[in-house]
Amino acid sequence: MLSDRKKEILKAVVDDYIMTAEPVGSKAVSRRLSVPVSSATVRNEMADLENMGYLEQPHTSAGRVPSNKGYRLYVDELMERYRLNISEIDRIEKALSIRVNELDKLIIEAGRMVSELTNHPTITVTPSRSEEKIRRFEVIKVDEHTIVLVLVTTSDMIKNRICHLTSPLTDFDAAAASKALNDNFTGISLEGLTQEQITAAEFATGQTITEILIAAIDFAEEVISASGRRQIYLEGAPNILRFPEYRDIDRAYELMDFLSDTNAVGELTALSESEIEIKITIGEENLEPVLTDSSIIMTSYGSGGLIGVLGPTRMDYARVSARLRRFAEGLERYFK
Amino acid sequence: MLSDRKKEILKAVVDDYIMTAEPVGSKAVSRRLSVPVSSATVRNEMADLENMGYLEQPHTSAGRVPSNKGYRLYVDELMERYRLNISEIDRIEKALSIRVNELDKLIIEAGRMVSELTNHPTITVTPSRSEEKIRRFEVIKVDEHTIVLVLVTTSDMIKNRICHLTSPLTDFDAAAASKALNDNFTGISLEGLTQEQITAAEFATGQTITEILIAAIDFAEEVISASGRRQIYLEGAPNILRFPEYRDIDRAYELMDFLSDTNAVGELTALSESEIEIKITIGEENLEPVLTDSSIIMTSYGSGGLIGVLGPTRMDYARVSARLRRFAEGLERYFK
DNA sequence: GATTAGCACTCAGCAGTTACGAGTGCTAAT
DNA sequence: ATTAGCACTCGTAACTGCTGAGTGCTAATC
Repeated sequence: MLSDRKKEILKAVVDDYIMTAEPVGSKAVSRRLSVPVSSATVRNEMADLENMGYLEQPHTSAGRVPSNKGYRLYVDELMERYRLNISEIDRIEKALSIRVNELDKLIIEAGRMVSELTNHPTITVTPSRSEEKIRRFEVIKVDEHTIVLVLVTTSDMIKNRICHLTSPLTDFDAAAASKALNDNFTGISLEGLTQEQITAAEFATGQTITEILIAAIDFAEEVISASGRRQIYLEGAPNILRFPEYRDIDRAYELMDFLSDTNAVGELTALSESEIEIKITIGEENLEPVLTDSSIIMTSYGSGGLIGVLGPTRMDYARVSARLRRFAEGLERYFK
Repeated sequence: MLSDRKKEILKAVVDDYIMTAEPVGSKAVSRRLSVPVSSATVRNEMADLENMGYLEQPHTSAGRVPSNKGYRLYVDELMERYRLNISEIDRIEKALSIRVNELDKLIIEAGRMVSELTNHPTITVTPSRSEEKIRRFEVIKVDEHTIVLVLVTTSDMIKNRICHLTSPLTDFDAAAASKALNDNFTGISLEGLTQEQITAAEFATGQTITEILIAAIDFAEEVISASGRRQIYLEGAPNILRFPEYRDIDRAYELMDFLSDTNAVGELTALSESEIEIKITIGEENLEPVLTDSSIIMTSYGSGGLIGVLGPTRMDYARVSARLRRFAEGLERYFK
């Protein structure tokens, strides 16, 4: 267990380092402490903290830098909760006031806002829709050879597809197909819509309108797989170039390249359990090798949606997480 | 008018510089020429070319670098048409074999492919749909208080919106609303759908189902404005970090930041007339200040869609434009 | 008149040197 | 336990000189 003074010193080092990105010396720390203490004392304490693994020294004649273990303690215990000021709250509220209809567009927009709000690259993940059910499955006849399939789910997601038919279609057929689809699929969860059920439904109709049904089933399958696949978006990627830790182009490239591969990012976020308030992963806690000197602050919205920002381990955890939390709370309003 | 030898020298300089990114000296050029000539002669010629504005010297004791005027001439007259080899063609064909249903997703995917094919950031712009007409406008009753509006256009674009009604709805009402919508809007071009027509249509029905119609009109308006607004996507942005000209982080940041602002990029592409084969803008030809040392190679697909890549003025015009052209030709197949 | 060998000149880049200073660990005094 | 003092470390920045690629010019050659 760390003494209070050690904690205060650690906090001072992290706070300072977050601001300056320069190794922090004993003198600078001693100036910051609540009880006045000489730099020599601080030096001893800092040497201790280094032995305990909370601090690191880039080289002998430099100040100290927090280790990931140090950041972890800072985040868990030391960090002051950042209080948003009025202009920040204002900005967030303004950002939230925009209305977007499509879910995906909304999430993209949200990501953009967060990246602007925090000046960090932002990753957003749409909620997984696996527990949804089919509410309505309709055939619209556009002309003799063209139909539109419309699928509505219990949470108001709508998907559609246009199909060109080889044989001409009567209004009656269209209505019959609609009825068949609704009869067979309504109330079925997207996840539960197995291959067996699909083929069963297909044969159950025993009609000449099977062409429509086949198309409909194909369409339903696609919707299912798409709804299982959560969409992942990245916004504000250029922000990483503003951090001195990514002055090294090769590292910056590596990271950006990784981030723009949404599949890879997806695996990353897969593990984040939903319904978290704020989850911070620091350095190697992100198992992904390219992220070992980055941190991620992530929170959830809606049910199972994720929104998070990425930065160097030296990021301003308090401020960024405060802004992110506030934004996510506001976003929550959209989802009820 | 430039002598043939001057042209050959200019071409050699550009070719060499494109490969190496290093200023090209007279010796290197003389080695490349078809008729053997001493470096001294080349030196004289290069001094001429510099006076004429085709070449530039970063500093006295360095080789020469093409000016934008030099690139222009190179692109217009000197550049050899790059012949794609089999593996490249193969790669492009493979990329093109993927099927995507939604137009926007397709274009995003196309952008991703081109950025992978060329190793350049790629900008894609969806075709403008202003000349489209409404083909079908349907109301689907989901439950007593919920409808889905579905709008189908002549080029098979489908848009929908879910609406929650305050008053309960009968099947009969839904059918009547559908009819009213189809009667009034079918065949009307999206662009031509003016406010006047909209309100006229609204009153023409004189029904209690106005709630639906109001929602439908609002929806139609949104579709109109959205279809006028062409979507712009950026893929492969990290690629710019691979060019030595963007080793300077600040420049790289500036450029990336500009590129991720799709509105700004939109203004840029607005001027590109459609139905071009390949259009190359070099350096200051891009009026946008941040792009003064970048070039863009752009081509069109579909009707009015654009796809282009961005790079330093020192980009490999021949190879990149060959790949882009080939890809765009393949993409064309999707649009008929 | 065009070409070229030869030569003096320029200058970015690199390596080596030095000086500086921020920061350390240790010791001995308080 | 704290701290003043001090020798030590080492990255950084500034200066130096050197090297070599590349130039422009001149005078000889074709």
